[in-house]
Parts: sequence; structure tokens; C-alpha cells
Amino acid sequence: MGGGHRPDPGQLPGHGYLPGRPAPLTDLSARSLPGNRRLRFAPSPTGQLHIGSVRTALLSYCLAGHDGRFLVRIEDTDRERFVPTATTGYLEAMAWMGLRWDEGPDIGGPCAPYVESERLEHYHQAADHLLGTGAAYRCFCSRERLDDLRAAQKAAGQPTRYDRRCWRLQPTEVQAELDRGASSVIRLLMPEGESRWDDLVLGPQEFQNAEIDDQVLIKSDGFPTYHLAHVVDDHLMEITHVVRGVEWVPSTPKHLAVYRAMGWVPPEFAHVPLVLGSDHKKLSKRHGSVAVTEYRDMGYLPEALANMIAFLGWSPGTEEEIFSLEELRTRMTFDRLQSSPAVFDQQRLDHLNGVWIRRLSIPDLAQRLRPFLPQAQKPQLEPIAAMVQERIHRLDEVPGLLRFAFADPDPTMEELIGRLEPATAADFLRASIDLVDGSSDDLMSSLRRAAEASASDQGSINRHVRDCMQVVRVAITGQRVSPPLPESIALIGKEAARSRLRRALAKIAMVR
RNA sequence: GCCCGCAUCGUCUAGCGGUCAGGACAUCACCCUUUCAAGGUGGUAACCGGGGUUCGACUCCCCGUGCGGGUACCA
Repeated sequence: MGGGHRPDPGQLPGHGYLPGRPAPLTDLSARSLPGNRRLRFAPSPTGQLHIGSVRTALLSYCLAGHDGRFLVRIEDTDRERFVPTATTGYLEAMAWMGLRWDEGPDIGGPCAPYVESERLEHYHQAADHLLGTGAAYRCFCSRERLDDLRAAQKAAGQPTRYDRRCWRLQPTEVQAELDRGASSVIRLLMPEGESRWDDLVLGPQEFQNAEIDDQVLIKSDGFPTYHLAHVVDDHLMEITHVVRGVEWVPSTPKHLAVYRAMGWVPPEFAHVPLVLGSDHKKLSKRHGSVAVTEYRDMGYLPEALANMIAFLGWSPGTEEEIFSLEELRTRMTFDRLQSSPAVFDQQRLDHLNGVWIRRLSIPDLAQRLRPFLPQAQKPQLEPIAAMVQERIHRLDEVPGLLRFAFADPDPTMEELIGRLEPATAADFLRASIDLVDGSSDDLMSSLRRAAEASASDQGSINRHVRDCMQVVRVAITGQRVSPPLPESIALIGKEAARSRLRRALAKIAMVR
């Protein structure tokens, strides 16, 4: 049908236009690229790497497994939303997460380049081929006409789709428009019938092609749309499994039509459910943080984030719940992917982060704490790591917890004495000044003995001890909540501790 | 409007015709304890509704409802 025959304008074309003989663009019928499974992550560089995006990246990475290949391809075909610095940011965020790619824009590979704007000739070749076989056609319609059309269809309760006016143009008319320099796009001629595929996550899918629009493949600026570009690239890069969000389900028939018209065999599709916010809407900035870098800056470990994200739509089927990226990569399979959307619960992330923090070695934790404690001396880092490890869920809690280590506290009277009488508090402070000189090992027991001695009522002795301890804690740290006393004192030094105790004592004395 | 998808504790989930519906987070109580954590023990808490199929449905089918996604010369 690539010849002179024009279909009857009144009827939809069938599959008869399918190319009988035109050879595929590139003959890659036999797999020739490395990896017995090839998966890709293909972000559009428009901003920050989003939690939802890293999840599909992580899923693809894990699903590729040890014997597969994971590649990154940049889909920068939208010049309006393109952000030049975004690609580097994405790559850095992925690397931070611990994802490693075998092929990509920064490291190259057998299919280089891995940036779509540098692969334009491939898309144009494909488009020409489709034009030649009649699987696609040029469209000169203005945006205004398209908008009006859609509005009318919507008003009539009909699915909105292009009415194929330009498809009915005679070749001479098309040529005349072209000669005139008219701006045009290339549209896919959606074939009749239905489209089906067996989705790895959703199961068998079926769409009536009549409901589906003739998608623009090449925009008037000469750039391809996602619908053409990713099909061409996925084919050339021999992608075997496409893992992407469910928002792509409705356009999969278009992609299938392109594969078919090109004579290519499509990959397997796995459409993963969305990640939702607490209000059950697609996770977005409205819900707070969505960029991977924001989570990093809040003090979440990449291990915890990966663990968290993996369980949004996947589970091992056992009661295990702590998984390293490496374990995820060996354990993850398509058949255990969930088909219902999941809410991103930050409380759960906090819990997982605490678990992962506690799994770190002290030197490792100290190292990771550095950016959060710019004022800390290097030798202080490990002791700090040791004392906070069990009590934080996020690294960024540390500065608050250790504020006393970097500045002298100035507690109020109320904070200082708590429930105690000023005189009792003062006596206990006085006693503790000397006790601080002793070894840390028995500091607590000597303090306890001193507190017990000052108890007036044997019945509430434990409470009294607690109250006394708090006086010392507040005097030294200015906080009602702090790391244990011996460690806190060690951190600031005995001399500083004694002077803080004296200052507190003076404060109480002044009021009395 | 039209098309498509999803549906087990508040949240993440296990379940794949017969279970006291399991685990984890969160929550509550208690224990441990110099505060906070961490840890331990125990508790509260779920199969969206209605029809079928079946000796028997959380599991299978249909309808409804709810929620979500798509409906661009964005991805």
C-alpha cells in the first residue's frame, strides 16, 4: 500500500498495509548484545530524580539480575521541558542509591550514544520507513483545529482522537504542502482490530484499537515523541523487558503497533503500579519530599531507601523484610510484583533507616555523619557515632541531639531543677562536681548513691534518683533528652562538665 | 465524558478453595532503664458491598461502589 493506491476515506485501514517485504531498519533478529536479559531505565531529564522514578530504576536493576544488563538512556526529546543539568543529577542520585549500570550516557556501551537527542537519524529512518509503508502519514493540522476537534468530541461523549483528515490527502496535496514549507508532524496510522499483550504484572491486556488515537511520532520540530523514540531505541538496544509505570498502559497499543509496522518483536512489558502519597494520590511535591537527593539530605541511608522502595510493590513472600540492594538483586522476580498501588509511608522509612543505621560499623557511621556535623572535629566523630547509633532514625537528628557538645547550654531554672526543691538540686549538683572526677565506670553508681542519700521518702526513691540525674543531665547538656551521662561528659571533657555544673549551681544559688 | 486498571488491619504486605486470616511499621500496655532510644512481652486493628459457582469462598465469575491512571506536537 506504499504505492499510489489511496484507501477509501470512509473506512479505517486494516492490517493489510503491514509491510510484506520492507526489511527492518537494522537486522538484529538474533540477540547480539551482552546479557541474557536487558533492561533499561530511561528518564526524561526535566528536574530531580523522583522517588517514583528511582523505583522503576531499582526494579529494572534488580530484575536484570546478575546475568542481565542494566542500561540507562536519556530521553531528552522534549526540548521545552529539558533541563541541561538534570542528567548529571539523575546519574549521581542513582549512583548514590547504589545502582550500577552496564551501559549509559556517561560510560558508553555497544549502543552508544545513550542520549536520544543524539540519535535522531534512527528515528527519522524509522519514520521514513513507516511513511513508506503507509503505516504513518503526514499531518498538517493546526493546534487550533486539533483543540476544537477534541472539544467537540468530548462534548459528544466520544473518545477524543484525531479525525484523520490529513490521512485522506492525496500524495500530490501532501507534496504541495511540503513544498509550500508548511509545518507538519508524522502520525502513526493506528491499525484496526485489537491490541493484546500479556503483561508481566497486570496479566492479559486487551484494547480496541478504534479507541486509540493516531499518535504523533515526529513532532513539527523534527524531534520524535517518546512513543517512537523509545520503541526504536528499545529495539536497537535489544531491550528484553520494559519495566515502567502503569501510566503507560493506555499507550502500549501504540507502541505495539509501531513494533509491528516495523517488523520488530516487542519486548515483555511489566507495568508497575504507582507510588502514592498519604492521601492516595500519585506521589508528588505536594506530599513533601519526592527527590532522592532530598532524602539523602534528610539523613536517610541509601540502603534504607532502597529497602523501602523495593517493598513498594514487591515482597519476597517470606517474613524477611531487611534486604540489601544486592540481596534484592538476587531475589527479585517478576512474578512477585504487586499490581495494586502502594502508599509511601515515611514512618516505615524511618524505622528501616534506624535498622540500617544500627547495622553500620562505627567508622562507617562516623563517616556518613560528617556532612551533618561540619563543626565536629574528626576524632570526635567515632565517639559521637557510637553514642547516637542506637537512638536516631535519621542522620540529621544528630546535630540536635548533640547541640550541647558544640555550644554551652543555658537551661532555665525550671528545666534545671525539674520537680526538685532548689536546695536539693543544689546539694546534688555540688556532690556531683566532685564525682565527675572519678572514672566513668562508677560515675553512675556514685551518683545514684548520692541521690539515694538525699532522698527524703524511701517509697519514691527511684523517682527521686531520676529527678536528681535529670538535674545533672540538664546542667551538662541543657537538654532533658541526651545521650547517656558518661558519654556526654566524655565528649565535652571533664573540665567542661565541671564548669557547667558549677554554672548551674551558681544559677540556682542566685535565685535562692 | 470516553478507555483502562486496582481493591486483606491506619500503612507496607503474606495468603494463591478448607488458616484461630500470618508478619512488619504505626499505636496502646507492661518489662528493662539516669533521659531518649534500642530491646523484650502482650494487646487493639483487615478480607469494600451484593449476587452467583462450589459441600465449602479472602481466594474463581458477574454487577455495583470506591480509589487510581490515561485521554498532548510531555514523558
